[in-house]
Amino acid sequence: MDAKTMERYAPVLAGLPLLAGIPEAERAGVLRRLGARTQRFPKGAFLLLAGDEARWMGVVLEGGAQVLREDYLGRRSILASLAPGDLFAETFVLAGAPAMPVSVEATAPCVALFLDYMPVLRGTQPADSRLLANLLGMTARKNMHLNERLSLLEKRTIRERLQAYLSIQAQRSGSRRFAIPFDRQQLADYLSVDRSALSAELSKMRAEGLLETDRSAFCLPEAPRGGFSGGS
Amino acid sequence: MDAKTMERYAPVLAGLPLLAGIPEAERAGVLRRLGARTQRFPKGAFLLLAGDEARWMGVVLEGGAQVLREDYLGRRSILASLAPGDLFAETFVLAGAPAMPVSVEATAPCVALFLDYMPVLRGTQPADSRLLANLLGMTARKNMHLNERLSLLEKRTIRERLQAYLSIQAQRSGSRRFAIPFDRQQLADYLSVDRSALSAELSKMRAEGLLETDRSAFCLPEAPRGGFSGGS
DNA sequence: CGAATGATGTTGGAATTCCAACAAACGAAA
DNA sequence: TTTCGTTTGTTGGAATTCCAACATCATTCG
Repeated sequence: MDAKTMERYAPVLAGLPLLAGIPEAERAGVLRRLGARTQRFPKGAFLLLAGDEARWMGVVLEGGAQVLREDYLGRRSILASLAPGDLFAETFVLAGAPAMPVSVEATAPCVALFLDYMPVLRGTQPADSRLLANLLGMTARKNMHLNERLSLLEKRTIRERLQAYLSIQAQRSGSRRFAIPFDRQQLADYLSVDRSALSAELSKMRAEGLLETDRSAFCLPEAPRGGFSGGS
Repeated sequence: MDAKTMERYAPVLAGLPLLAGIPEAERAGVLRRLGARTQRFPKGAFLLLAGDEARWMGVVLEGGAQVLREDYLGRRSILASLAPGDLFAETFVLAGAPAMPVSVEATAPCVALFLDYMPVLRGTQPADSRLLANLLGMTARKNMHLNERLSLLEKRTIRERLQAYLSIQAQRSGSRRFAIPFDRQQLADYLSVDRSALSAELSKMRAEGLLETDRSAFCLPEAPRGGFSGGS
């Protein structure tokens, strides 16, 4: 990655969690060590193809792309959308997958930065352990989020998913009153249910005194039934 | 962790993915550097309490435990069961969580090993980058699994979940014929659906020629409809 | 202010799932 | 072989969700 390119994408690079804690002066050297190379793709081109060797992880520098998986008959499903600054394919590289199980396609003319994980793994440079720690933190946080959503989608009814979700948000905010970062449609997507059914369920729960809502603001009752704490 | 304890739990320690690639001779030193301490818990005791500082990760050496989360009213739900050799709480430590969001309770008299992540983070020793790489690989693999299951639970119908699951298994095995590692009840739990409804759906799909089954052996048709590949 | 737009709530019927109970097939042990 | 226990399949009704269409409310912008 040459100096001109680095300068051009300095804002994106500066914001990369991957490089957090690495002094700006060292970044060029670090990137060089990672075999960093940029590549430009026209819309519709593949930054990565399922079946490719799982060695290079990527960063979108410009434009946009989406991660997609094709089933064994070739039907596509989109797993994620990528914007500048987003890291992709890192999970498979870090997991030591034999091959990429997904493809990444440019949804707009786009520039991607590819990084080789191998040199970091050997860990001979001081910056390496910082990189490893950054990757580890990012992966672990993603892990927490995935786990959290999974615990919601395991529930079978809209009400259970809602109660679990709201309970977590209440705990996180430390109060019975809190705001969620979603509108109704986004919340429905997050809980993987129908929006109108979600609204209806919210109304029912409101009628039962299980919660109060005002747009994205929620309030849970101190105790939904007049019971004792710690009851069965 | 003293020599006697290390000897006693040698079989468990030898199998720890966390310590993979670290010569046996160095392990004692590594564990010492991690501030390793063992602790014995009677059944019902808490190895870890929600709200605790997220600093120590744990390994079950003996007995058993379960990870549980309490909602804001104190209702419990079990997130995982732990057997000897299992690592716990590492995600929250690695993610830098401000506090543990879960508790861990002994389901039987149990011995746990606690490790401090801080010294590894500083990464001043050669073994540290190996530990980081091991943790990274483990976390990334868990990530892949979580992602995979999440992609199934996002589907709204039993049939869609089944098709997505079977498609992945077919791809993984590289053949239209393959065996799954679950019986029907386990598969239903994995897909988070009712077992009998799952069986019924399998029957329907069998009748439609979408698959053949024999216990855990499955066979998908080369093309479910006589269409062309790459059709819309 | 009024219109347009978008978010949220409501409704009814179709489709799907759950649940419980039972039947059939299979495998292991007597 | 017979018996027992487990796994898998089947069924019907209750409960839930989906889906599409529409009503209501808030916000923005002309």
